[in-house]
Amino acid sequence: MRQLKINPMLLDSIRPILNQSSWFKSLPQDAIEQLVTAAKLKRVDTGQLVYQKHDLGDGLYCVMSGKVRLSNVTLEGKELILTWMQPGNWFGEISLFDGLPRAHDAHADEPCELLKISSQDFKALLIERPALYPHFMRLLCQRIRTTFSFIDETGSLSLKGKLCGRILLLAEGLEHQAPIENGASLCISQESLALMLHSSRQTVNKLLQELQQQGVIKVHYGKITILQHAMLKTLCQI
Amino acid sequence: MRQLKINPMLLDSIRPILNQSSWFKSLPQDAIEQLVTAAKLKRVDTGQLVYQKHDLGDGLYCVMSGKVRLSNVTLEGKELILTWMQPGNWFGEISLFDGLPRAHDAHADEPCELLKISSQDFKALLIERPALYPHFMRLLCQRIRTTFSFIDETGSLSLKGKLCGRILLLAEGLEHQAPIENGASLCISQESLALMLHSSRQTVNKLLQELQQQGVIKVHYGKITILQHAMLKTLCQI
DNA sequence: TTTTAATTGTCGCATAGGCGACAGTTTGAA
DNA sequence: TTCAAACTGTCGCCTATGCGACAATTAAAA
Repeated sequence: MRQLKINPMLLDSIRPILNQSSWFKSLPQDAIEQLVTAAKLKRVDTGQLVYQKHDLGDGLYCVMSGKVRLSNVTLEGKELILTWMQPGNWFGEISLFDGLPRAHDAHADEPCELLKISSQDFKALLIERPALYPHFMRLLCQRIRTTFSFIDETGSLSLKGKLCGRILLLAEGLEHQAPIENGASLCISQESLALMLHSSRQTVNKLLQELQQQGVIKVHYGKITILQHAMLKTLCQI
Repeated sequence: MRQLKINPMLLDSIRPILNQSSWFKSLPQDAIEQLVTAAKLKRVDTGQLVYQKHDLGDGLYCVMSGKVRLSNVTLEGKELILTWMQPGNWFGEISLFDGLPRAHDAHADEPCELLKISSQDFKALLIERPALYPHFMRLLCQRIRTTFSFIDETGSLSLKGKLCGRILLLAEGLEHQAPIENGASLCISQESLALMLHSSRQTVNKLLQELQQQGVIKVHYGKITILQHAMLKTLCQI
C-alpha cells in the first residue's frame, strides 16, 4: 500500500469526487482544506487488504478511484459481502469514533486510490472546531438509517426484490450520488452478487435471466445494463 | 399517554435502571441529574403508540418498566418486528441527532413507564457541555455495530441459529445488561418470535420443540426458560 | 493466435421453510 | 364456573432456493 502526501495543488482535482460525498459536501470549505491537505493518498493493488477485521482503526478512507469490497468471513469460511465502496464513498469511520477494532475486512477489488485521513488529524479537527460535531453525528445517523432499511429489505423482499435493490444501489452509488438513467450499467460478477445476497450463483443467474426476459435489464458477461430503472424500483419496494 | 415531571426525589429510585443503560452509566453524575430532572415520565397503556413512523422526533426514551415493540409495516401490511426495548434500553435517539422523521413504529406491548427527554433539553445539554459529544458518538457507533452484526447473522445462520440468537438477546436485554444464567426465562409468543425472524409461527414452533427435545430450553405457553445457555451461544455462532 | 482461467448458462435433485387447516391448551374475562 | 379468545401443537403440501455437475462462452495471458 503505497502512500504519498496530498499536494495542495491536487486538491482541486480531488474536489469533484469529494463533492459527491455526504461526508464533505456540507462541510465548510476551510475544514475540508484542513482535513485534505493533512491526508494521504494511498494506492492499493487489486486483491490487497486495506484493513482487516480486528485491526485497530487508525483512520477513515474516501475512495477516489477503484472499488473496495467490505466483507466478513464466517466460521465455515464463507464470505459475506456487505457492499462495495465506490468513488465518493467513505468508509472506516466507526472505528474512528469509538476507538474499537475494525468490524469487517476491506479489500481492493480493482487498483484503488484512497484518500486516508488519520484518526489523529480528524480528532484535531474536532477539538479545534466542536461545532462540527453535529455534522458528523448526522452522518452516523444516516449510516444507521441505511442499515435499518437494509434489514427491512432483508425481511420483506423476495430474493428477486433484493437483487433489484442491490443492482440499483450499486449503479447509483451507496449514497445515491448518481441519479440513474436507463442505459446505466454496472460491472459485477454473478458470483459476487450472490455473496452479497447470501444466495447462490445459480439462483442469481436464473433471476437475472428472468429480469432480462422481462426487458428490465440486459446481462452480458459481468456487465448489467439497466433498461427500465422505474421497474427495478418497483420490484424492490417494501 | 399520561405525563408527569420527574420529582427529584424520584431520581434515586430511577437510578438503578439508568445504570443498566449504556446511555447513562458512563455520563458524569451532574449531567445525568441535569437530563433527568428535566425529563418527563410517561405512562403508556398496552397497545398504545409511543410514536409512529414518519412522526417528527421530539425526544428520546428510556424504558423504566414494561416493553416497547419497535416495528415496521410492509406495503402488504405485514409487520416486521425489529426488537423489543426493555427496562434500561434507550430508543428514539436517531431522530434526535439528525432531525429526520421516525424510521419505525413504537408500540407499548405492556403497560410502560418511559422516561422521555425532549430534543430541546438534550440539545441544551450538548451546547453547554460539548465535551459530551464523543460519548454520544460512541453510543451511535455501538448501535451501528450491533446492527451490522445483526446483518451478518441474517446472512450466515440457519433459522434455528437466528432463533437461538434472538432468545439470548431478549433474555439478556439488548445491551447484554443481564449476563444470563441457566433458568433465566423470557415471555414472548411464538407468533412474535416469528415476526421478528421474518418466519412463520409454525416453523418457530417446530424449532422450539426441537430445542426443547435437545434439552436446551423449556417451552410453556408464552414462556421460554433457558436450560443450557452455553449451547444456545454455540448454536448462534457465526 | 492459441491456450487457459474465469465466468456464465442450464439441469435436476434435495431441503428448508411458508402456509392452510384444525385440534388441543391455557388464560382471562364475564 | 363458564365461555371466548388467544395461543400452541401438528400434519401435509408446495414453492423458493441451495447446490452439485457439466457444458458453453468469454476474457486475458502467453
